[in-house]
Amino acid sequence: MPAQPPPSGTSAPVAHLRVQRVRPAYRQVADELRTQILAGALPAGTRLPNEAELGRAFGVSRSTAREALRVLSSQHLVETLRGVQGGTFVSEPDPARVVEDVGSALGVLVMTPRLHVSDLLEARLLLEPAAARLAAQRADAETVEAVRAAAAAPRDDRDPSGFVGHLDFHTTLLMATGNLMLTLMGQPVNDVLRTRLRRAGVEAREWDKVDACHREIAEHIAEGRAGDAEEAMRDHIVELRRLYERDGFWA
Amino acid sequence: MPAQPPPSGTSAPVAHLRVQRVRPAYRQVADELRTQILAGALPAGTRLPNEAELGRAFGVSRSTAREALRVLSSQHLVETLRGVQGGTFVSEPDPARVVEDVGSALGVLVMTPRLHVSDLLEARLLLEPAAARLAAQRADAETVEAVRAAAAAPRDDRDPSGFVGHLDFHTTLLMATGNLMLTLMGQPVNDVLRTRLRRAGVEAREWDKVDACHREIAEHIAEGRAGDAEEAMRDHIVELRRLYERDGFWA
DNA sequence: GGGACGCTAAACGTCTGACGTTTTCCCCAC
DNA sequence: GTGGGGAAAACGTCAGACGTTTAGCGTCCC
Repeated sequence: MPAQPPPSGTSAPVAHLRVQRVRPAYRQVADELRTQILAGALPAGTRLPNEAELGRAFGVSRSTAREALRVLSSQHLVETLRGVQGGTFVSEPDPARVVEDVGSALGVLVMTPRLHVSDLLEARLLLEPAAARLAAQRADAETVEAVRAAAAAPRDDRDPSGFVGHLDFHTTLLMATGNLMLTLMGQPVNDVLRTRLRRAGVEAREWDKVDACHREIAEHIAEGRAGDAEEAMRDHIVELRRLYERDGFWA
Repeated sequence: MPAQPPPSGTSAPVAHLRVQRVRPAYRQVADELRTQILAGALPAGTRLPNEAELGRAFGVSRSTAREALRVLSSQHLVETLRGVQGGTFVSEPDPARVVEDVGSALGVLVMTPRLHVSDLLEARLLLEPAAARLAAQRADAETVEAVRAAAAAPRDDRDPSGFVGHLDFHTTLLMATGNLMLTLMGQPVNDVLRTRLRRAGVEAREWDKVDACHREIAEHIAEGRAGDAEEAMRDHIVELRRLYERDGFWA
């Protein structure tokens, strides 16, 4: 929907609709392949025919087949490799990619009046205390260790690369619930919030307080005190919210 | 990552890494445009140069520029219109598209061992009672009416098209919170669950019970009884979960 | 005999140019 | 004034050619 509706204004204020009379061939090919992939007819790892053959199979040119593949690959349904033994392969589902994509989409939406940063904070307030409770109830020794490590990890705005395992505390906690769905819902929110926060300066003293909260929550989880973990997390998020709300962070 | 690692096994059991030495041009173009769009340099509604010019601007051919546009359009960042006055336009952010995409991604993940239907049910159990509480606290007259209508709407497995306003009760309730983020998190989950459920037969008698629950919740919300709404919704979801768990719905 | 080097072939990546198709707009005839 | 038909701008599609990447294999030299 282009934002430049022709200034016709002749008579009817009908909603300015745009219909796609015919779906382009590349879209039809993409849709067909997507359907087959989602239906499980093409399991992950399957190698599709090469582009020329694929085009022939659908009765379109190689360029059109390629455009269809670009669509699928940008949705992470297939991946392409070059070289001999290269080709297009059906992708393994990857939660990390989903989190990325959702985060990106949220980043766009949060710039509109439809979605407010306060909405994200509210959602988080709803999600993370419950996650802390679940983590406390379920975490095994290894998971507890990961949570403790994340809480103890030094906060470093500069790239702390070298530590793949160095994940954000909130991320680690979501994963500690053992329920991937909670990570999928919470992580994109956290990503967006973190991005928005980095843009403003926050005193180091406040970060120390945050870290202290994290360690307290980690201990509650380590000891299996579900109620305490939930409560501490709720307080923590409320505190964080105050931090976000200061200075009129969002319009 | 194709699932067919070459059976080399010569010497080193190093993780089978695949690096992209150079990013293809179409990807670079797409990334550059995406960056500009996300940064707000190209606001929604902006009309991009035509494909030939765009290619010239990036020093690539029209085909390459087209592939970049296919990538962006499949991520709903741009839309393409044909005809004179056609072209490629930066899209308006659309929550419904996000919900669709996330739902699709969830549908894929839920077929893997990483994400279980029970995870979705747990997430829902966490989300929807809270949503019911918020809705009861905030819903205005119009919203209450919408919730009531959704609860009263006749359940019809056959396409009830003709009623655009006929939305699922749970969807309506999520929207009634006034927090779009809750819809974004909850709706894809519900979509996946509904899809999985339709595959099995459930007796009409049970649907009647479900509808009764919906109406009860709607009334709690209409009367602003937040606690009751939350409680009723929790019971309802637990009940639904039992329905899902019957018959070994998932492996 | 073994290992390094380099060639080869399969696929994707990119370019060029042409033509078809859709859709709007405008002008002209009635 | 109104309706219809053509022109024009863009995207959609095709065909063919050549470049680039990469695994595999053969060869040659230690």
